[in-house]
Amino acid sequence: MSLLANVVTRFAPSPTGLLHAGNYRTALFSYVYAAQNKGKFILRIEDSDRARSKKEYEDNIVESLKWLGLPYDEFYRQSDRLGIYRSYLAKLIESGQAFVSKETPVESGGRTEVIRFKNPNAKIRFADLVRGDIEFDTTELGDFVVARSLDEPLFHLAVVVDDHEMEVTHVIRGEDHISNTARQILIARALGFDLPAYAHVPLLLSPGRGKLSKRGGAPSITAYRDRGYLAEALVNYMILLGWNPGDEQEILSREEIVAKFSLGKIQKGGAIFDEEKLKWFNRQYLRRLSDGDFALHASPFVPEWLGTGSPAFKRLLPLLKEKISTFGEIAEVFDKNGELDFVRGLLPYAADLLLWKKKPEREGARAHLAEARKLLAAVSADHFTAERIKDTLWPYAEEHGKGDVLWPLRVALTGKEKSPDPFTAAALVGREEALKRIDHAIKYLA
RNA sequence: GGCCCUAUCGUCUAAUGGUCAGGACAUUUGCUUUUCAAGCAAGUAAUCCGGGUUCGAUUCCCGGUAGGGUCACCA
Repeated sequence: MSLLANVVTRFAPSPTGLLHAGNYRTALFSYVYAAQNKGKFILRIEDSDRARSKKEYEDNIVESLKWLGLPYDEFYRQSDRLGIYRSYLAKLIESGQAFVSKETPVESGGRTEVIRFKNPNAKIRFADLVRGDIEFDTTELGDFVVARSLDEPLFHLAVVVDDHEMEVTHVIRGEDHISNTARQILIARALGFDLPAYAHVPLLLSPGRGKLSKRGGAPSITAYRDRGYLAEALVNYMILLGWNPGDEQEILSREEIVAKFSLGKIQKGGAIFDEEKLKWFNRQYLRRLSDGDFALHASPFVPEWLGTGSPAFKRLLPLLKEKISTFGEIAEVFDKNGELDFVRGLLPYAADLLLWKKKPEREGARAHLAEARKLLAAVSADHFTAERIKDTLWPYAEEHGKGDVLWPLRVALTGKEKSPDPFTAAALVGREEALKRIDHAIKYLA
C-alpha cells in the first residue's frame, strides 16, 4: 500500500440525535484510511441547524469515538465558525454567484428573504472512489438555498467551506450524500476550491432492508457498550460490513485492519447489520481477555452480593468466560431464575425434578444421592475442587449409570433443570453447602 | 413519480470468461462425561429474470424486475 501524502479525512455528524452503527462505520472507514496513510482524522460537529442540535448529542459522539478507539486529531464545531461562512457567502454574493432572494413566507411569520446559489445548470461528473464515475444534471436543482442569512449558513455551504479550510483530501461518507455531491461541487467551483476525492460507502440496513435509523429502532453505539459489548469486537464486525481483506480471515486486529484496508474493496451494495454475528465476534474477543481484564469488563454487570473481588467470582470466572457472549448476560445468569443464581442460594424446586426423566425412580435417586454424599464428605474442604470431586464420584457414576447418579445430584445442588455439571456446581457452592443441599434432597425424596 | 445507486446461500462475503461457485454467522444432524451452553464433526443452502457478445458468462453489454438512496429555509 503506497502512502498518499497529507491525507485528511473527517467525520462530520450533526448532533441531532444518538448516532448508530451505520454512522460510526463511516467514521471508522475515515479513521482507518487516515491512519493507514499517516494522515489526519478530523471530527467536525455540524450543528448549523441550531434549533435541532443538542450538546448532549455532541457529548455522546465524543464519548462514542473515544470508546471505539477512534481518536481524532482536530475538533471543530460549525457554530463556532459563523464568521468564516459569512465571508465566503459575501464573496459569492459579490461575484454574483449567489443572491439574496425575496420569498413569500410559506407559513405566517416565515422568512421573507434567503440566500440562493445561482445555479449555472451544469452537468457534474465526479469519480467516486467506491462506485466509479457518477454523473448528475444539476438543472433540476434550481437556484437552491445556501443560507437563511449571512449568519445562518446551511449544510451545503458550510460543508464545502469547511472541507476546503480544513484541507480535507478524502470525503468518506454515506451514500445518502451522493446526490448532495453535485450541489457541493457547484459551490466549490464557484468559490474556486480544489475538489476533494469522494468515497460514498453503502448504507447499513436494518433487518427489514431499510436504511438503518433511529426511528427504525437502531441502537446508539453507546447502547452496545452499555450492554456489555467490547469495542474491539464491534470495530472488527463493523469494518467487515461492506469491506473485507480479500482472504478468509475474519478476526482482525486494529493493526491488521489499518494495514489491509482499501477504499477500492468496499462493497457497493448495502449490508444488513446482524446482531447474531456481532455476538459471535464479541465472544471471540471476550475469550481472549485475561482474567483481570475480563473481571474489569464484567464488573458493571456483576451483582453486588457477588462482586468481582470475591473468591466465589474467581471460581465462577472460567465458567462465565465460556458461557456468555456479552457481559450484559452476566446480569441475566445471576438473576432470579438465572442459570447461576444457585451459587447465591438454593431456590425451592419440585421434588420430581430430582428424578432423571429416562429412569424416574425415587428410591434409586435417593440411594445414589446418599452414596454421593458419603463420597463427597470424604473430600476435605481444602481439596473441594471440581476436578477432585469428579475423580471421587466418577467410578461410582460409571458403575451405576451416569444419568442415574449425576442428574439427581446436579438438581440437588442447583435446584435447576439447566446448570453447570454437578462437579462444578458442588465446588462452586462449597463443601458444607453442598452436603447440606444433598441432605435436603434426600429428605425431600423420602 | 424524476434523478442516482445496487443485485452471489436466510445474513456478511470470496472467486473466475472454463471452479465440485469457497469461507464465516445462522440453521439441521451427530459426537463429546447426565441437563443447558460451549466445543468438535458433518449436512442443507446462492450467482434475480430475459436477451445478446463468446467455443464457453455468475463474470462483459443491453433491457426488465426487485431493493435502496435522494428530491427542505435538515444534515
